[in-house]
Order: sequence, then C-alpha cells, then structure tokens
Amino acid sequence: MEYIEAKEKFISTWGSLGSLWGINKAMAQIQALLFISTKPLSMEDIMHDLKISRGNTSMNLRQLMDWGIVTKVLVSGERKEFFTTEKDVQELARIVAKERSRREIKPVIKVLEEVSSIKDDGTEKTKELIIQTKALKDLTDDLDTLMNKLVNQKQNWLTKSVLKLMK
Amino acid sequence: MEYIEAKEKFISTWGSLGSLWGINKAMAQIQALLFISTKPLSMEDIMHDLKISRGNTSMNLRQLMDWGIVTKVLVSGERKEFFTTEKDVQELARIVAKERSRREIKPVIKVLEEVSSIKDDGTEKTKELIIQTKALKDLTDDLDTLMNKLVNQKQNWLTKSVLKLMK
DNA sequence: TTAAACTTTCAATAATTATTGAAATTTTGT
DNA sequence: ACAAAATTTCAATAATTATTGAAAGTTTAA
Repeated sequence: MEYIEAKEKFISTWGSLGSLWGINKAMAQIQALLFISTKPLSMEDIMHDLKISRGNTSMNLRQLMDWGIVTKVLVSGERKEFFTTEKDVQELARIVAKERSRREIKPVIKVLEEVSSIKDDGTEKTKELIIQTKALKDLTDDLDTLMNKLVNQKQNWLTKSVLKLMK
Repeated sequence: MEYIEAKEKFISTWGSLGSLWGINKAMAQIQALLFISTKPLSMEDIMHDLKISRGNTSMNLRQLMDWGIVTKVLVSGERKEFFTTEKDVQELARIVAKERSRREIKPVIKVLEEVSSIKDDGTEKTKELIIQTKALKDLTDDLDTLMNKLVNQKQNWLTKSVLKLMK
C-alpha cells in the first residue's frame, strides 16, 4: 500500500467513525487530515484535499475549534489562517471524553434524575419506572465518573488503568 | 410529574440518546418501553404505544434481538409473540459494550493496523502517517481492552473499578 | 481609505437515513 | 389441508442531516 492510498483509507475510515466519538463525517475527516499532516494547513489546503466546499470547511473547522481539538496557528508571512490539531492521542481522548460528558451525558443524567424522582403513587408500573430509571441513572453516573477519572490522570492513564484492572 | 409524562420523557430522552450507544431512535425507544414495562409486550402493544408502524416495529425488534438486548417470550394461551428486554442495567451495559467492540471498534483497529504498517519510504509525510496511525491504533486497542476488561467482571464491576481508580 | 484577500453565513439543494404500509410469507389452530 | 392470525419484506415516501455556493462580512496591506 502506497502513501496516497493509506492516507485516503485512514481519512475515510476515521470519517465514517465520526459517529463513534460523536462528531460528523466532515469534521472527523478534517481532523484526520490535520492529524497526519506534517505542518499546519490553510482552509484552501483542506477544501482541496478533501474535495469539500469552502462553507463546509469553514463551519466544521469552527466546530472543531469549539471542541478544542483544532487551533489556529499564525504562519509568518502568510495572510490566511492555518490550522493544526492536537497531536497527542491521549490528550485528544481526554478532550473528547470531557466534551461528550458535558454535552451529552450530564444532560441525560439530569433527565433520569427527574424521571426517577416522580411521586410513587403505589401502582406497579410507577414503581417499575422509578426503579429502572434510578438504576440507569446510577449506571450512567458511574460510567461518567469512571470516564472522567480515567481521563484526568495525565501520565499514561490508560496503560496504568488497564494494568490495575488486569491483576 | 405524573406517570404518563415521566414515561414519555424517559422514552424520548432514551430514544434521542440512541446515537450515544450506537443504535437508532426507534430501536432505543422500543428498548426503553420494554425496560420500564412490568410485563412482556406484543408487537401490537409496542406499535400502538410508540405510534410507529408494524414494519418499523418488526425490523427494530429484530435488530434488538440481534444485539441480544431483547428476547421473545412465550405467553401461554397467546398466539402472538411477546418481547422483553434485559432488565439488569449492568448486564445491558455488558452486552452493548461487547457488541460495539465487535461491530465497530475491532474493524477500525484492523484498518489502523494496515495503514500503520505501510512501507516507510523515508519521506517525512509517510513517517508522520505511520507514527500517528500507530499511536491511534494503540490507543484504540487499549480502550477496547479496558472496556472489555471492565465489562467482563460480572459482579459490580463498575463500582469496583471506580473505587480502584479513586484511591 | 480602499480594494483585494480571506472568512463566514445561510437559504437552497443534495445525500442519507428512517418510516410507512400493503403484499408476500410464515405460523398455528382446527 | 385450510384459512385466519401474525410476521416479515421492501419499494415508495418522508424526515433528517450534510453540503454547496454565492452574497455578505471582515481583515489587512499599501
């Protein structure tokens, strides 16, 4: 497999995987492109390389910056803006985990809390609703806590955690 | 909040959260409905309750059964089929984690492996592609291993793991 | 201050994904 | 073996989501 084929394979796989870590295809592809680039890229570079429109590039770059995954860099002597992504995979995972917790998990926990604390009217179905949503709330809470714990251990958190659980 | 409102809130929240755990809205809503039901439900019950078509109900029930989340139960004296879902949240999490690993994560690891093992032609961009996809492969591998480790500890795995990591 | 370079916005459109519903198929009781 | 009951299939359609591209807006160099 040659460079160009490998590059395309990586970008398209990462793009279609976007849903797994909660972002859309174009966003994931832009991030992938920056991730394997040896230098910062301009909007022009990105739109030509990925064959997507200027508008699309602009919107998705902004989203990536909102997530904190991509940052603008100034290239001296250049008028246009250049972009780069976090290159350390562990730091990347940390950012993604934090954002998903904040954007998706925390709000769900809140709803589960509300639902599980309705008044028990004594009927079987109400009891079941309360019991089950409470259990789901506790599980989600635990998973969220675990994820944030993992992710806040800076140095080699993953390897350390895996080792801990293995023994 | 009354039962009916709480029930609807739970089902719609869980439904829109489907994407978080990798299934579609109808699938997630059917699972949610079964999850808080005190007894197995028929296809008829489900389609009326969620106001979705017979075809949709049938297809999504089959998918839930493929995932191993929902099972058919025989109700004596009844001709039609009844369905129920796994009621234990930890077991549910275990099933979901296993399936996502198998369906999504493992295939990605395979691609990353292929891409990261292309021939190093000495150019800087090829070196970068190899380094970065290798790092991503290692991370994904570690996360997958960690997830499966967590999920294979039957009794109270989550609480135990969280405690372990906290100290 | 001006105009070229660059970026953003957003209504229109395209692409994708989910849902319907009726016909075909399968299952079951008699 | 038959027909009623139940389920599945799938082409058509609807709903959702992503993308375009051109106009509007912003920045910068001279």
